[in-house]
Amino acid sequence: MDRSEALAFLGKLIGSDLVGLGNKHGVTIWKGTRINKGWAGHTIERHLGLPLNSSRSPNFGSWELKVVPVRAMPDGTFKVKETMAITMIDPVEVAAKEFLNSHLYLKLQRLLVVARIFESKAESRSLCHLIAEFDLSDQALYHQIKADYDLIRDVIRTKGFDYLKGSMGVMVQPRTKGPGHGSRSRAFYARTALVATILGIGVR
DNA sequence: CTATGATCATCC
DNA sequence: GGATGATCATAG
Repeated sequence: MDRSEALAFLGKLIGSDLVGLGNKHGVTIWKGTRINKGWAGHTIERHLGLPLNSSRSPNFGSWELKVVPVRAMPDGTFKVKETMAITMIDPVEVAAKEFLNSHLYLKLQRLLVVARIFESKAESRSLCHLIAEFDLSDQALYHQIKADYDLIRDVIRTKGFDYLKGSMGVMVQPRTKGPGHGSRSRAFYARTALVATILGIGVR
């Protein structure tokens, strides 16, 4: 299935409840008192017929699936609730590659982002809001993200991986990610401003 | 353990 | 409410 086919397929989910869909596919949302933070992503993947796996994610071969929560505002508009993890930072790879050849750029050209409406952390219900394709075709945005990548790359090369901070970057930030408990791995995250641009919301 | 899927908890 | 660092489930 290519990206446009998936877009059409997932479009049928708009307005429906993803919690119910997740349960139908056997996705674990709550494990006792603790939540499976990836439940929404797992739900969509199962719906598309993918087995769960942790392989380096050209998970659909030619494009990348992401789902992000948005919050419904009283005035009827929507805001992005969270930043979005894009891909792990491999310091060796980042130091060696120009933005054009980076894993980050490759992924940003192949996104299919699903926005779900977050109601509460009980996650008793979550409606599918919209599906958006993204390919980083906007020049100004491309230059800003390249600048962020170059900043991160420069810090890794001149100071070291451990000097990266979540406060760096305008559209894309380097942030800790992993199982926690001392893990020091980091990933590129799309800040909410970038996510909003991808979704075409929050900007007016 | 670290990759994938992400959101939670706490600070301001 | 927004930003940053920490953390959860699952699979290999």
